[in-house]
Amino acid sequence: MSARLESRGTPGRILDVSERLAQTRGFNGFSYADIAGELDVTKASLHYHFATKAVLGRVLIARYHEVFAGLLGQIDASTTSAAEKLRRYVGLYRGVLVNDRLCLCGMIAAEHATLPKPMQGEIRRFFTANEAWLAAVLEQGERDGELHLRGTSLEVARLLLSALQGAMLVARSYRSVARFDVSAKRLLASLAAEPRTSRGIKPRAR
Amino acid sequence: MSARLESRGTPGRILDVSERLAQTRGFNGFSYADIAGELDVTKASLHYHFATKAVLGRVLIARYHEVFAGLLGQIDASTTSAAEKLRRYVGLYRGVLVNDRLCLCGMIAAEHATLPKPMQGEIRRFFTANEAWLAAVLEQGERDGELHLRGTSLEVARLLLSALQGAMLVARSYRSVARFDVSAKRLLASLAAEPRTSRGIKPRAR
DNA sequence: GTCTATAGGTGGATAGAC
DNA sequence: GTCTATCCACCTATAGAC
Repeated sequence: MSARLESRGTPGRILDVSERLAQTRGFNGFSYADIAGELDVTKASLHYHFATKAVLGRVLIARYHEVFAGLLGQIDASTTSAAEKLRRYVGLYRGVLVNDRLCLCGMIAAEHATLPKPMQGEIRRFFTANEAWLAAVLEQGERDGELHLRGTSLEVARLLLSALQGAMLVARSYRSVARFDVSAKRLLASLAAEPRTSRGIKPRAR
Repeated sequence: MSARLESRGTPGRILDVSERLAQTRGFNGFSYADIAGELDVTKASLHYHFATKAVLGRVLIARYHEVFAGLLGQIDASTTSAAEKLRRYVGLYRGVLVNDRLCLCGMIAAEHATLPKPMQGEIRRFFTANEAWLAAVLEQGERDGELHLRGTSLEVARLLLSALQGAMLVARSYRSVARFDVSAKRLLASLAAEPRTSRGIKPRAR
């Protein structure tokens, strides 16, 4: 997430700036004027590419979701251990937080009541997709004897997603990535198959 | 939290309305005009009681913190079991969520970057106070053999606070209190000294 | 595709009468 | 303490020239 290159083309650059502003200030916390100022174009020009802010918001979430899904695919493709997948998943969130951002969808979820209906639906889709991916990883981990779930995979996945979103929210208030790290570590540790290792998940196979 | 009576007096009523609006729409999601409309007074009248919105925000958080601290005091005074204290703490959050609100400070934390500095500090104070209360309860629970922490009490307290904030955030996107309940239940279960799930036997190292 | 110019609305905030 | 009236900055959005 943090390593993604800058987009080329005007629409892509508009989305890049909007995304950063939305993740730091919220969807209602930035304006077309803010984007225009950063890109040295006029507000009218922005309206040519994204007719209304509601449209911009929907495209923003759709692209975010798409990119995120791609990253999860990369994790799946290059990682075998479920515990390691989870660590890399946490790493994605961490990469967002170190840039003083929140997850786009976590941030926008806070503004839920003020959003156009289509955006609300897109956010749920993002959450649901994340929960499904996490649930699959958790099930794999349990099958492999690497993880021990104390509930259904979906329940644990939902707790995991919620807890990470909350950990980012609170940690950012303190400007402390360390706070996030500690909470994330405890979360993963609670899923480890061997309760005696309080330091983290089972060491990865080398 | 959910059972608190309406305040008397104009300043109190202004704060009541502002609090609800801030918890549902965010601090940047409501205006003096919104408050004025609900209370049938003019914007000018609001400015008499709270000169600027920044002042209103600070008083809002201060009052919220005060009331919340009072509720924690009530829990301490009327509950002996640490596990039961935690359940009642979770109940406070639940009571907020069923009214389609988020914790005032969780909500405002999302808007962190757009807030006046004094408000940012007040939010951290609220979080820190919650963490301290939780840590004390957790320590009591471990002493009593009721809870088993897999980390320092402060670390676990921080995870607990973050996870509950996140659980509210996500659950509200789905308008589903059940989602919150499940996550909260799993969280508390992970702290129980003896897991009494249907799986029965304490997990052992393989 | 990008610009200038502007419409029409709402934001927080103030002056001064009552 | 509450009102009317107003200021000015900013918001989203559009019309029309280039």
